[in-house]
Amino acid sequence: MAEPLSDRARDVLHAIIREYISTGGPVGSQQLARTSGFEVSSATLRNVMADLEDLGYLDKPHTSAGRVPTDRAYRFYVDTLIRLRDPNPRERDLIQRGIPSSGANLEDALQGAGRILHFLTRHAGVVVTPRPTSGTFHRIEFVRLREGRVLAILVDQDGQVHNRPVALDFEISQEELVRASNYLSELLERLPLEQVRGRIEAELAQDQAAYDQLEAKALKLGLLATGVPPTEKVFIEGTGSFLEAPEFADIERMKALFRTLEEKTRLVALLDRVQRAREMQIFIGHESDLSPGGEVSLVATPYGPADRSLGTVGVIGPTRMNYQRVIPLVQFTAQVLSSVLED
Amino acid sequence: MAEPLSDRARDVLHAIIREYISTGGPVGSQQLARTSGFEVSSATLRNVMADLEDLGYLDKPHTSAGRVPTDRAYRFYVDTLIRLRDPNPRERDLIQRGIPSSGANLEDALQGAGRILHFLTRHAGVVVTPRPTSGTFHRIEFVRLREGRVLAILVDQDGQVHNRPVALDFEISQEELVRASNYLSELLERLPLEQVRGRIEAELAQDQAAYDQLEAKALKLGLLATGVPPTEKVFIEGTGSFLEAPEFADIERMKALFRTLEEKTRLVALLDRVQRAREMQIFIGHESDLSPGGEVSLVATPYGPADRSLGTVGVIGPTRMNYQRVIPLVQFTAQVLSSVLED
DNA sequence: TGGCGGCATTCACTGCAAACGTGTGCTGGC
DNA sequence: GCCAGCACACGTTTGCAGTGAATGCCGCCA
Repeated sequence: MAEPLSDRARDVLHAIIREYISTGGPVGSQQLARTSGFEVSSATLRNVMADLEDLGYLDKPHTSAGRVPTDRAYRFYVDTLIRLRDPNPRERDLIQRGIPSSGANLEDALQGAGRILHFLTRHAGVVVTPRPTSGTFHRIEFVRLREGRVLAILVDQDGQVHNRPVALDFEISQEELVRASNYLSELLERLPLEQVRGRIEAELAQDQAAYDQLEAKALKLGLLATGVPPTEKVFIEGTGSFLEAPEFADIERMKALFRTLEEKTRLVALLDRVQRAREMQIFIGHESDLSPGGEVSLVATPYGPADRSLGTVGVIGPTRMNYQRVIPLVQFTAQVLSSVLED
Repeated sequence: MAEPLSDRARDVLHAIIREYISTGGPVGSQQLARTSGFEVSSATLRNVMADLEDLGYLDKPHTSAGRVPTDRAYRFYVDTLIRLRDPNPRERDLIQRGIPSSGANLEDALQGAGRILHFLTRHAGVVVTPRPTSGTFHRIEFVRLREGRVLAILVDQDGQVHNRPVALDFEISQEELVRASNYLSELLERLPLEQVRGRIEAELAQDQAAYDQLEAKALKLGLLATGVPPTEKVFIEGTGSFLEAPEFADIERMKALFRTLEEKTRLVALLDRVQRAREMQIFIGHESDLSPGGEVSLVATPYGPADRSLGTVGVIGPTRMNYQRVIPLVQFTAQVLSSVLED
């Protein structure tokens, strides 16, 4: 299994993968001998290809159909063979313009990143918002909507904003709300969001005796405002691009893929892994488990200022995608996104 | 053209539409004679059908393929023949649960509405957020992020929240920000959002002489915060459902549809018309102009408290959809959504 | 021993023709 | 005005032969 590949075998495998990525059809020995300038005959290539098949790098749809790289081949390709091609100036420019830098809020920037990746790769661009659980508290504001109705707005250290209406069983003026907001914000500053609720409860328990009317109201408000923890959102841009891929001529596969994408849980789990890994991850075919037939790959990398990774950005496309180009595009997009978020 | 249809012709047309909606295939005279209990022979039906074809209500794909209702037939059906079928208790219940009522913010509620419509109809659910231009100002809050960086959060009367980071060329403390927020909020209260910027500019011009340091800062902040007007968002849930429809077996059509949906401009224009009409609108086939072949219809209705229509909610599906069921579902969803937004 | 030409074999794809089924239009009798 | 019957139209399916591309293996050669 773990046979080391000879140089020639490696070259042949590389050539097959390149050929397959560009044509999309199974590649045969003759075809290969013609297009990629090997100095050997097709028969020799056949021998090499047979070896590669034995080793699990190639597969053939049927006896006389040429060969197709397996997930394992892609894995090998991506890990060791690939020569990344840096985005050209035009692409860099488009990415920088595509991610609104000034005057746009976080979600707009994220969505812009997804959209530009879709535009440049012609595959689906995917972005997940920072996981609310991993953030730290920065400030909370309250806006009085009308009698007994207040809008709570929570801002975390990364500038992410969560808002949520709360119903009160006591009356409170906008002026009091401002004070409540100041009080709570001071109390909770820099606390991990996960601990916010606990902190409020503790304070509430403690103050119960020596109780200041306004403080009590503020704490109650805080509890209500943090009742339902917000969840991350996933933006997928350009799902329609799968329609272009010949591997989805089969409608059933396409349906299955759309179902998993719309349902999102599996995708979120995958993107989560990327974020925890803190570096680019590539899930090839079945590794991604996004489509039952393994026709789909995910290239994703975390974004965020310097050392903190906030969320993940990437591309979902056919396993047979141009990794050479896609990987650097995703990489660069994450960079730009990170620097935009930095300020 | 405007020939009045005989009672029988009307009944036959009605039967054909029902049959076509349920089977999806062109309906022939024999088939019709068998399934829908007409007391006449297929030959007679053929005569009637020929008349209906002359009048532009039916079409046939080719000579011997049975007949298919035209957009015009659907129009007639929806306008006069249709018997709406109120959502059953289970559906009502699902809709009410599907739209988060307490503790969810506006966008969550809207998205929930789209999702539940998708779930119940198996077509794409679509929702557009309130048009920001038509709202009125309620309050603005500022949160200091870090030196020279402030997050501006604008809340309108409908509880919609817009946030946006702004870069300052002067320093300001959180405390000053609170005062700025109070000052601006008072100044702009109940102003149509469209006039907010003008009002700030006017104030700035007027105060230039008698200038209070903080007021000037506040006004400047206000200007920066309202620099780029926010736009409405469109949520489309369940685009994958089009894959189920046999009329999209042709991949090219599907691609075209996805392109228009992803691009969104045409859809937004359409939904805008619905909102201006202030009542449910149904765009059938080519009327919707969402797919070049006219295979797609839109059923949409405005939502919002009482007399104000904020945005639009609806369903996009194949022209051959079950209007009888879809129309009341959309109607009821809009009702529930409106009442949720009311409080 | 590795490279390679040759050859039989496999298998998808294409084009074609025939058979089939469904539906139409029309005619003529009741 | 209704309708049974009939000739005709036309898309769809099926079977079949031909084509082309690829494979696997044998045996020769350096």
